[in-house]
Amino acid sequence: MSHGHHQPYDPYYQLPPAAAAPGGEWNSGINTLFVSGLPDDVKAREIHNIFRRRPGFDSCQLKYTGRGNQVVAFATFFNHQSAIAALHSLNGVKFDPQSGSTLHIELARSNSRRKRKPGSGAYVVIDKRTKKPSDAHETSSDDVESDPEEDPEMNNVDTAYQGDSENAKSEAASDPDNAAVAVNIGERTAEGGVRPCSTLFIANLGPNCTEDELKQVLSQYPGFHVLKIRAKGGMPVAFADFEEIEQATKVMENLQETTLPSSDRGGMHIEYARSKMRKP
DNA sequence: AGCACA
Repeated sequence: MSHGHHQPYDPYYQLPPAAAAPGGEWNSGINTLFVSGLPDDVKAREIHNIFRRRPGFDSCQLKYTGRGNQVVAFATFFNHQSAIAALHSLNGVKFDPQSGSTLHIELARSNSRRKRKPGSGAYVVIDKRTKKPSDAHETSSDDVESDPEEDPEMNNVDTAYQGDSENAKSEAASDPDNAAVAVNIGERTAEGGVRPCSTLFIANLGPNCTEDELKQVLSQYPGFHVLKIRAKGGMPVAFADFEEIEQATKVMENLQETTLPSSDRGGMHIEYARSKMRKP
């Protein structure tokens, strides 16, 4: 921390975007996602199946808010960047082709207070609805948390509804634009190696990506040091080294799944490298 | 999914 982010002698250096980063989530240790846009007959198991394959996934919970039949969910990850990656790849995904309902995912306002009980279920149902005799069986699919601390998200639900009532109210039935979204729920956005490292591994670059192009992008971020591109089996991969793990983490968050001009495929897949780049 | 350089 003695050197801050002083500009090195880098011909590609442009400007420090620390306060004006694209997507600017400079804010968080939030590792929980808030999910709305769910059909009212969604099951906790379905939520779990959406998130369970995401790297860094911890647990999720389905919540009947008590506002009409609206149901929301929270998905908790082991770290912020995993949550971000899952958010980017699942937000806007069509959840039910029949009804046209589309997932709306945002960072939760606060982390889920529920601590993962190892061995206990990976998902949970919280029912705040006033019981009706007709649909009393919905919440019994698995483990129901009886912990009185289970419910910090009610804040989140309330604020989400206040701040974005149109979003949270009933987009499943009322938004005609939902029909345009057609993304495969089974896709994945890897962060893979979960252990933090100040070197990043960057894949899914596309065959025409050049070292210069990628360096232009990376050198906008504080702490960027060295980039190396290496072709393996025709597909280039890159290693980008930063001064600090935190700086690498922010770059991963900001550039995850973003698509370079040279790309002929999806966005970049960025993970922590398995080992730090050797000293220059 | 695909992780090298010493």
